[in-house]
Amino acid sequence: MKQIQILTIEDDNSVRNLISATLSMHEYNVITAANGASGIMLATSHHPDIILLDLGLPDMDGIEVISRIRTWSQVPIIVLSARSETADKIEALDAGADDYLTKPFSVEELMARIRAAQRRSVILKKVYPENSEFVNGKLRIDYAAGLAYLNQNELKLTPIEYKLLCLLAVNIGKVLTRNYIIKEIWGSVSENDSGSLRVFITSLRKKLETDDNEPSMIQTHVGIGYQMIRL
Amino acid sequence: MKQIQILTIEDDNSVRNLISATLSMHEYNVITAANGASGIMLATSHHPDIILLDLGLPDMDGIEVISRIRTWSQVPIIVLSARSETADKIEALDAGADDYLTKPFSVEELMARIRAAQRRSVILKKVYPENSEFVNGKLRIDYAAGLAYLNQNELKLTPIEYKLLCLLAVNIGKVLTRNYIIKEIWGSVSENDSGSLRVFITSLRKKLETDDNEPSMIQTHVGIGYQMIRL
DNA sequence: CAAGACTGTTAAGATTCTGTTAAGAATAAA
DNA sequence: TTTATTCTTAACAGAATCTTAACAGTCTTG
Repeated sequence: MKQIQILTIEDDNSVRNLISATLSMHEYNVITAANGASGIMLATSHHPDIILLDLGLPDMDGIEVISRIRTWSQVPIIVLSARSETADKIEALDAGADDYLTKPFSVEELMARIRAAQRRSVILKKVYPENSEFVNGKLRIDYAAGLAYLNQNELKLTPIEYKLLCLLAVNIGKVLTRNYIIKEIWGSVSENDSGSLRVFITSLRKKLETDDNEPSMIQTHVGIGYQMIRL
Repeated sequence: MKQIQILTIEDDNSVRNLISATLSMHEYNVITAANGASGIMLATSHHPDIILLDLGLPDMDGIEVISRIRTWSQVPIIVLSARSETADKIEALDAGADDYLTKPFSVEELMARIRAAQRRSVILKKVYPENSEFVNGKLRIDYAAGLAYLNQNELKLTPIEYKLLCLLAVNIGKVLTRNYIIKEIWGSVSENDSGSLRVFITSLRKKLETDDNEPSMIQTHVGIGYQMIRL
């Protein structure tokens, strides 16, 4: 499970620290900026999943920050502001903000609103699935579904077989060293565990076999490791 | 430009009329419901673009309305409530609400929040052919009513069984990991709670069993999780 | 060419995982 | 309160998976 990254743009040190601490505690990955310009830069460079924005910044108008970011990104922006006037809220929301919280706010409420924003962005990512499918010759892997197919037929793979297949597929064309594969799949660094790997390579090859005797999709590089070749 | 349709679920006549009038004036297409049950029905039949929901309904808990709708639809839900406690807000947001406004609120702010929600929903609406009914083989789920049928016969499911069935159905074809299922249903992250899940899978399978001995609709992926297969 | 190192294959045993059952705890209803 | 329903936990048998080890075949290099 990938960690959610949140960018906090806030000039008040104490508020920023409070928010950072709370977010970190909830297992979010936090990056911070103390003014608008660096906030926009961080948004550009890091592509955070959510942005928390204080409107009262020293160097530029918060509204300006929103519009700038909205020119290229749909990332959820939650505004935190000391101003409670309706007009301010409307301005921020219409500039492209997703939500508006008036200070002082309850941290728990902020957390709940972050979860709501997060939920929506997850759905959006589902709508635009980023290459969640892999195809090579007669092999197809549907990463989202967690399934692999050979000629439209579902392959019955064990967990390690599936992991191994994905690892080779993601790095198609590259030669992966034995140690790298072992570390990725077993997590361990014990050098002498290549016995199991050999067995799994065998069983994968067997399951990937097609009737016509094509050469195996998985090639051995003696003394080094294995490689999935492009067909 | 197609007109945006907004469903207002609110039992107080005067508030409802005020909102309806304002929305109509802003060229929204408005449909209204005075209680939760008819609200869910309208959501089912009309697929509105946005839902405004009062939590204080006469017939059922507003939270219940949110979760029911969320079993099949991602439509933006903006909660309007007289209760300003943080706990209430969190409950509603975590149940699936997108925004929470405390009464009395400024109509202009509501309008701005509607525009924000609308901006987000435009994308979703295109891609998600949201259906409040699910059919797979002899199984039929009526999400709006919260009922499941096997060969026209109502299945008597416990709350967790129903949730589990919906989760598998919504993700039909995908392999769901044990941890994902546990997090979705129990909310917890305690890794060791797969015992209950095993029991519920058993009882679901038993209830989904048809006389002709078809293979189970729910497949096990050893070491990973479960999958509902398309029939 | 031949020895040594590396890889592929197989099968058995160990380990882990799953399905099922039943009993007790927790919760909701009467 | 009692009663009924639902949920959790534990235990165990059986199934699936993983590891290990032995051996055969292949490649490399002196």
